[in-house]
Amino acid sequence: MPATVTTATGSDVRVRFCPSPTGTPHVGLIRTALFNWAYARHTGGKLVFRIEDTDAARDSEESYAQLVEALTWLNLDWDEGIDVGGPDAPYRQSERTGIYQDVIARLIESGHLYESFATGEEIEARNVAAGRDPKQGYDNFERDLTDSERAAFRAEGRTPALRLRVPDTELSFDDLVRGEITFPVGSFTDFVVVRPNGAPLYTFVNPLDDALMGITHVLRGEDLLSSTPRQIALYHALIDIGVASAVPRFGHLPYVTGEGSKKLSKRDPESNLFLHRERGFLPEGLLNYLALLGWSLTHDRDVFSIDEMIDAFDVVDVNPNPARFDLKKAESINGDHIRMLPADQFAARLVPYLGELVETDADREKLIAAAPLVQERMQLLGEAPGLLAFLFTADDAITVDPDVKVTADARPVLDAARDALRALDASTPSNAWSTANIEAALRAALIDGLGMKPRVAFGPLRTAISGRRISPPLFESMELLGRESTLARIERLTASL
RNA sequence: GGCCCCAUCGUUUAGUGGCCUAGGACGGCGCCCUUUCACGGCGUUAACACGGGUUCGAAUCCCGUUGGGGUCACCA
Repeated sequence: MPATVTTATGSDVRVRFCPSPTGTPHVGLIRTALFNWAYARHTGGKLVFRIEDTDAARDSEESYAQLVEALTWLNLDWDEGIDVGGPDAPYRQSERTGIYQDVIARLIESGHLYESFATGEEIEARNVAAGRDPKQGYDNFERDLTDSERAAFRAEGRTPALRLRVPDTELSFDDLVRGEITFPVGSFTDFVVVRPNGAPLYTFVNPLDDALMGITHVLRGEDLLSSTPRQIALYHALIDIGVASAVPRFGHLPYVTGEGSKKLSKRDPESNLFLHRERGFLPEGLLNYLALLGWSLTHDRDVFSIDEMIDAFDVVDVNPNPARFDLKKAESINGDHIRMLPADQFAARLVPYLGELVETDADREKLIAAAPLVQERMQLLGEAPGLLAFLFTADDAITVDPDVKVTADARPVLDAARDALRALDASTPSNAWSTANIEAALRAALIDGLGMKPRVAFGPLRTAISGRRISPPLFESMELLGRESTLARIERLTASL
């Protein structure tokens, strides 16, 4: 048996990402996609993207589209599968039923599959009657039903499900992240692979398609660990009938947990990939953080590029313990990636987050000038409107935030500032409207002239031009805004006191 | 409950028998820089779950305990 395990290690590696389209993409699922992708890219192997839509009741086209959109947004590309095609098409299981029926027939003929008529209630009743734990599961009692017994069930109007005959032995495998794992005899029993209506189940099509598509490494969530012996048993049956040639290697990735230590639920907003995108995560920032959940590049650095990850990534280095999704850390990593962006790139990424604020070419030009002012003070692109809106707002539409307190005491400051700035009328080269000149004029008038502390002197001015307590650097902002706007805003605030 | 997995600072991770009086990062706290907020810099806080072994030597290997998690579907 052990001799049939794959030996692929280099460019012959074939991994797959095979989600089922049942809801919006989850960060744990994406982490799984990332690790599979990184492993394929590291080894020079292939990544197959397949969709497991065998549950008509839960699958949706919308989820399918979201899955594709998610991978596309994150730049996780695949070599075979959805949209790109490949030698094992089709890649949606809902389109592969003919293939399955053929294998099912051969498995029945070879005796690996048998008909099972029992209902869940009956199985539980048998366990109770035999003094076993009701939850023990199926006891394989229909393995050797005679033709007449089967006929009798049919006569009752029953149609059978199909079960796989699993070996009565212990079964072990060498998990890529956890090492040797052994399941004792009796810890897994004959399981249903085909519903009475003929529709195959995940437990069947997942390993079957892996076999058909030549998958060598199965990297998936820890929740599937306990179903691995059954899958290996199926593999043995497939090898027996010539459909598969080797059992893949398995690597069970740790859970991504939320608060407490429970698996991050789909209900938890933090699990929603698109919510992170809306808040302004960069693909590279989110991917970097997700990589850190169970893996690390090196001992002294957390921020790295995707290429660095590809160079270094190996599943055997993945840490087996569950990892908590820590939004604070994720945002910090994202902030680092924002700062690493070239200025023009950064400005371009900002545009979708500014919505109606930036529409004209003039707006875009102003944004390119303003972007460097905020690049190092953001962790999420979604913070951009709050920081930059004042630059794209009419002078008479600036409103003062409720958390800002400006009183009549500020009048002398505003008056002095207005006079000092008015003097910058470009009449000589030395009093042009520039950041340096604005700062010099204001310092002379307020700090030296009025003897004020910078902190109290510039506060009201910040409020005047932006309406906020926090803003990009003041003098730079004034330069961008221009002389007329700046003066108009100062006068407008003064008048409102 | 059966079976399986897991166990280093609050979080994440480094560590694969001596380099560990346990390193980094995030968070927290303090200071510096400073036109706000940030960025940056400096410092600080804080962990090998417990008990037995093995060994000259254990965070690292083994066993047990405890604790956490998962799984036991005609879902995926």
